[in-house]
Amino acid sequence: MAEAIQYKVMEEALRERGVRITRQRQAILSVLAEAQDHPDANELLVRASAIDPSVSLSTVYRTLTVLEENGVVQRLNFEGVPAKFETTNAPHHDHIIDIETGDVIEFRSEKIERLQAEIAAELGYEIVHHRLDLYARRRKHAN
Amino acid sequence: MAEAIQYKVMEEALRERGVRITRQRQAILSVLAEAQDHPDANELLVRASAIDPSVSLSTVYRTLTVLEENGVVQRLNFEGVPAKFETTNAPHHDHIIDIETGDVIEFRSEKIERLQAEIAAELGYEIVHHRLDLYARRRKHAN
DNA sequence: AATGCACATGAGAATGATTTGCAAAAAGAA
DNA sequence: TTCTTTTTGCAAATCATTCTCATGTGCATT
Repeated sequence: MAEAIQYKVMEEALRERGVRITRQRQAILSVLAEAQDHPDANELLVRASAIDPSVSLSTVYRTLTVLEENGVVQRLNFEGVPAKFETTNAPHHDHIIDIETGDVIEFRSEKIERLQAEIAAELGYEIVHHRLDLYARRRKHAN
Repeated sequence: MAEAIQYKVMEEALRERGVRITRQRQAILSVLAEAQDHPDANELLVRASAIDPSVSLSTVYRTLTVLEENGVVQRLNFEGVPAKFETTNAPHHDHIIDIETGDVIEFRSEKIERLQAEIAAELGYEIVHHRLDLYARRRKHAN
């Protein structure tokens, strides 16, 4: 199972960076490692609580901040909803948000990546990071 | 002055859609018409208050919602800061955010627009709106 | 295995942006 | 002007997120 491996990789990476691995962080980290979706802080609390009931919402938030600072997770700020989180093992990708269901779909386009860099360069900038969110609705008439 | 024209166009568009033009809305609308930057709700309150001191923050927010619903302004949700607003007279464009100064630069790329639509279509979606923000830093070595 | 201390935690209060309830004020149709 | 429907100001309410602080705990070092 890839999740267990991912968990170990993440924990090890954190340890190397001097981040203490607490009971609560283990719970949250393992939830993130197993998540196939994009949970928000509350959802993470629910799932982590099942593993370690002592986890509090404050700690979920604090841990997410630490994980983000250490490059282990990425915070996704979509419009009008609480931030969602995903692990950063997967290579970079952008998101399509289904405006009807709230579902989040990942995609990646080299062409778009390249174009972005070109445009920024033309204007004298170099991209540090970017964010491309497509708010879309499922097409009725299948292609 | 383009602003006065823009103001009239917006007010007329709103009237046609049955939106009441109140004193407060006039103040807010004219501030938006003149703005060369991307003010947030608080800044709009300050500027609108100079025209009509009776404007309250609640009304600024309520008005912005109305204007957005009627396609007259666009809400820009950047990361970690209050929403900024701009009039939608300008054709659609995306933003480069200078992560050092906070400056916002507008740009538009047909190619990117097209690619986005293609990607969404391939996944069975049609884009309702999108958001592309490039967080970048000015290049030291000029091109 | 015990110790020490810097760091992490839980509970709840604090924050900041935005929204909302309500009674009073005003827009626009008649 | 008058009536009806919206809009407004104010303050209180929300909601996600952060912070305070007293207590608990990793983990490097004995």
